[in-house]
Amino acid sequence: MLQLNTIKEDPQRIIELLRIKNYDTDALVNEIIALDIKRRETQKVLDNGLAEANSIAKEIGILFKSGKGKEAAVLKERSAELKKETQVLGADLGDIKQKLDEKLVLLPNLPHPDVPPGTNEEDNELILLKDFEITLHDEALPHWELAKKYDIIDFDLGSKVSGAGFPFYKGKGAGLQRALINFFLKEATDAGYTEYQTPLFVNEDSAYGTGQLPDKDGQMYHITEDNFYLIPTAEVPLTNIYRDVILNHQDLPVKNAAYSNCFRREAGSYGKDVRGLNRLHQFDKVEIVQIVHPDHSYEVLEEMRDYVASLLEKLKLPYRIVKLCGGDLSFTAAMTCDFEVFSAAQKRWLEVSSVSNFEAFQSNRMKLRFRNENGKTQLAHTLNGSALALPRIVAALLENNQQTDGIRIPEVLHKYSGFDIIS
RNA sequence: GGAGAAAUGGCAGAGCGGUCGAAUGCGGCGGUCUUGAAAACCGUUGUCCGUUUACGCGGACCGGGGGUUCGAAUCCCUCUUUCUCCGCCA
Repeated sequence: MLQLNTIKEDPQRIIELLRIKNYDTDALVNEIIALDIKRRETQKVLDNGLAEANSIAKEIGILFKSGKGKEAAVLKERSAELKKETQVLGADLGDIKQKLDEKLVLLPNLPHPDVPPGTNEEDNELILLKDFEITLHDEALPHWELAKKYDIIDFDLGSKVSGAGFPFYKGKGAGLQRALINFFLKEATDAGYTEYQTPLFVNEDSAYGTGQLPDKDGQMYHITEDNFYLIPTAEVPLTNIYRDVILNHQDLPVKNAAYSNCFRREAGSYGKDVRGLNRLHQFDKVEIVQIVHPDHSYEVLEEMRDYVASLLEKLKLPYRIVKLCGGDLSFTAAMTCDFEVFSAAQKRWLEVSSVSNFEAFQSNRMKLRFRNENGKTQLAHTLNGSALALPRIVAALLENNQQTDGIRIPEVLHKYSGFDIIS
């Protein structure tokens, strides 16, 4: 959520910046400004009424004590009037505030000035291409065929027991999952992140806090009976730890990591995009989150980017990093870098990580603040990144490392997997 | 799932319906003392909104929401959470 002051300072700038993200917010911004003016006017009148009521109540108390009941009765009348007025005004103010909030949450985050212009992924800016030599033999297969051949992932069984997009991992397939999770967590904790195991269901406030609601309603599984949302990423619980919290500046940066299952409805996805592991309703991911001083958030974004890159280096996967253009940026992000690995048999780049700086957008929603060097409270900046999402890593590992005698497991994983080949 | 108790400032813990934004202790911060530190003593110590160039002033907040009253941290209703006992259970 953008801060009201930012919007008020220069509404036209907001509207123009959001055009970069392909949002037309002209009407919305004007509504917000009008509502804010109304809010302040209403509050002024209400506060005056309440102030008078307060002083009258005090006077009545004094009159009663000195036995002047008649005079008190006169004041009581005035007080009753005031009560009626302030009740109406209070209700109005409540309505206005609610409307204002409803409008404010519809406004996306502003893109950072360094975000490249553009409307879709074609316009994203390539910032690093790291190729590794991959030579596949003649009978090389896409990962969904490999999964069947070596009996390590069963998509059909998943469909039977749950539905499409819920695979079973089996034998060394399950072992590889576990190895990757442990590898990612070990790397994260070595890099100074505190490991968490979080709830997989969150309440509505949390879903709002990180910005999944109201923007991505419909992408999350919703348990209506208890009003829980299944987390689409550990970012949600991991960041909401600090909802309504005021940290000390010495506590920053906060670096947290969590492995979790992630659940996404992925409504409206079809075709080759969803083949095999390319897109699932349930998948595994290690997520890293940082809460930092606003002065450093872009340095931290780079730090996190380097960290994610180091994981892909260690796994010896060909990857590229792209900086998302305005049109491809998510609702909540100010800047995002996507990581894609090359999956050699399907000859596709697959997104495996997204590292974003949300600046104060999430913090403002969550009231996540810190006490700065001058003792003033200030919104913190939040960042997060996948480190990493498993399914597409697995897809690329299987496809790129297949040889005639089986699939080689990257060396860094051996101590976690206990095997070095799937055959 | 059933029965009971509770929820107050960073923490602990008071609070007859009327100067209670809230005693007291601890912690934090500033100072005196000290070569330095500790102890002792003095002072200070919440968040948000509105208004103001500023000092300040006004308002809201004692788990959330609603009600009674001229007036609620204090009374009533409701929700949530925590604790104790019983039941069930990986």
